[in-house]
Amino acid sequence: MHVDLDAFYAAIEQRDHPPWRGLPVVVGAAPGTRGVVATCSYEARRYGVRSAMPIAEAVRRLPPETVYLRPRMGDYAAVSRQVMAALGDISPVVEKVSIDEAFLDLSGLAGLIGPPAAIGALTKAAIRAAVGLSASVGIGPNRLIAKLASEHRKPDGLTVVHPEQVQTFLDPLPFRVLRGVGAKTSARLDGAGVKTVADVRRLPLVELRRLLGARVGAEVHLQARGIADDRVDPARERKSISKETTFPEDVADVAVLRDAVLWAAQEVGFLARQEGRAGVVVTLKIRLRPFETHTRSRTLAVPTASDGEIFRAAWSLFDVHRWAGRSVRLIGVGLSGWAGRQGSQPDLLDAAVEPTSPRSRRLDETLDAVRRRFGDGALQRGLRPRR
DNA sequence: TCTGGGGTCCTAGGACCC
DNA sequence: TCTGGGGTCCTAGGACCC
Repeated sequence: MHVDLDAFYAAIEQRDHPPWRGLPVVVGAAPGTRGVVATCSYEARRYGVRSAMPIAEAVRRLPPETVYLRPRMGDYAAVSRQVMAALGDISPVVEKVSIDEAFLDLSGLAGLIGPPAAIGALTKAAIRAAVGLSASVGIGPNRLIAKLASEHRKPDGLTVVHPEQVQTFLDPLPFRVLRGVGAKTSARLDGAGVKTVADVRRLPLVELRRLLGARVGAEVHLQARGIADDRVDPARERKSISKETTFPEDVADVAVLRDAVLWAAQEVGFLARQEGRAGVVVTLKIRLRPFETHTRSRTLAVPTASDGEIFRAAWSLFDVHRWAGRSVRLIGVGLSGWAGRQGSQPDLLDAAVEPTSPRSRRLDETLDAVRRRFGDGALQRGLRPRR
């Protein structure tokens, strides 16, 4: 089952501010700046406004009574936690995929609650009771079908697609709804005269792979037949932390860029420490005029969550020769490559001084990986890289 | 129209190792 | 003098998603 809160940010604002109900509400960048719409209410969508649309374009389309708001992420995250807690009462296996979306594994729940439609109705009622918001729910035999089912009727929808209905459900949909089919892939399929999922299904696999590449071609071929991953993993962890800013106006002053990198490094370090993570890969991202994006990354010998170390690594990646003096639109810093599985250096060292104690296979594999990467004596020496 | 910020996953070449 | 095969890591870029 896939659960998707309707116009999440805008719906929270309308819930909390009754005068805004019934009006177009846009949450995102301030009008007059270079930024985009994050979410807008259904009243605003009637004017063709969508997520990711430049705010200037939204202002052009929307009437004067429109309410423009900056996001209150802390509040939205709190509402998200309440929603996820309510979902946890429906199924023990919940995978949060974003602030306003989750997959639930319904295996074994029919006997406890009832048929899929009853589980879906109960879920919507539970969310409404917990936070006073509407959600669209889709139920299907795998993640793809559940997600497409939740998109099928919005807002406040509930769609159940049984296994034997999958192909009938899929065939008439525009191919663009398939996961991983974005602007580039769409353009190629358009060129081949493809319009619907049924059209995709009529193309031979070899042709799809020639058109889209081996990987994407194979993936689209399977999805068009309703074949997709059906696992729900509640333990998925984030793999990177990053912070970036787009300047109000392009910046060429290296001192200003350095300050921005320092700020981003501090934010990333703070979040990493808050989550108890330390990473070895530091990435500097830069976007130049006109919208030319580069990344540079560096792998450290020892995992870090230190603002200073993150900053020094990030700033050392600033390519003075290529970028100094050029107009910079955006700059940011990322941290990834967590140490081991649980990221716990003390565990590794404990294990190293007590080699005969029973250990999990997981930890053994981690230790082996550390030895392979850093050399046999690394655990004693303190993780200095091999030459 | 002129493009945010936070992410994930994939590809591909070169280094390096066995 | 010519020259392997496989595997993994590192790095940069790109497509895509919410």
